[in-house]
Amino acid sequence: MAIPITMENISEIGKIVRFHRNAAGLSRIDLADIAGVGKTVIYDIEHGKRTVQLNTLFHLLSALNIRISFEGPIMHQYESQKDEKD
Amino acid sequence: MAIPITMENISEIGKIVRFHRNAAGLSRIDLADIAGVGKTVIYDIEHGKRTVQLNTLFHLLSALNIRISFEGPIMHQYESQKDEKD
DNA sequence: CGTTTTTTACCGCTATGACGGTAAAAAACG
DNA sequence: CGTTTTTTACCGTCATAGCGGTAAAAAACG
Repeated sequence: MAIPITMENISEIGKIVRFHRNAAGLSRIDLADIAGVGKTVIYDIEHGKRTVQLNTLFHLLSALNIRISFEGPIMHQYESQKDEKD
Repeated sequence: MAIPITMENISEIGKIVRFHRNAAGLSRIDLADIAGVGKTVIYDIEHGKRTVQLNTLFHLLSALNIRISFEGPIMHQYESQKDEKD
């Protein structure tokens, strides 16, 4: 089960965070402490903020055991190019 | 082909952006104009900046035809809960 | 290879994201 | 239900992300 996030539904991230936080039985302060971020930014994200910083979001998602991946038509070219040595 | 991004390899995003930009034959200014962001933030991202804002990154990824998705052990619970009406 | 054109690297400035503090609201008791 | 405890909502402040301008470097010519 992977949920695609597009430009239009960025605010879905907030719903995902809230759901996972509640499922884990955590208050915003709990999660903030675990993730090492401020409580305010969790409030902001859960309310659909689009301007969160990437590292902040990653701290949260990591604490909630959510993983991110990038996909695209030429991503395999990137991958194979990475392995090239010399 | 999906590339997982974790906290430790956030800077991989910069490499992905640069590869896609070059593959499209775009300068930073070209891409900046297309994506509707400043050229500086592209430079920053390609140099591994971890504090980019989410909407800025999404503008770039969208212009480069890269998609993002979230995964996790209880994501299906979230999905089915979303469909519940009444 | 000197000149022109394009691209990249880096600067200072300004708008704003992340923060802790606190009031308001909601939940959990006896 | 009145009281205590927990959670959420919303401020004011400060550090900094994103911006355009420009110098430095690289590429593309004749």
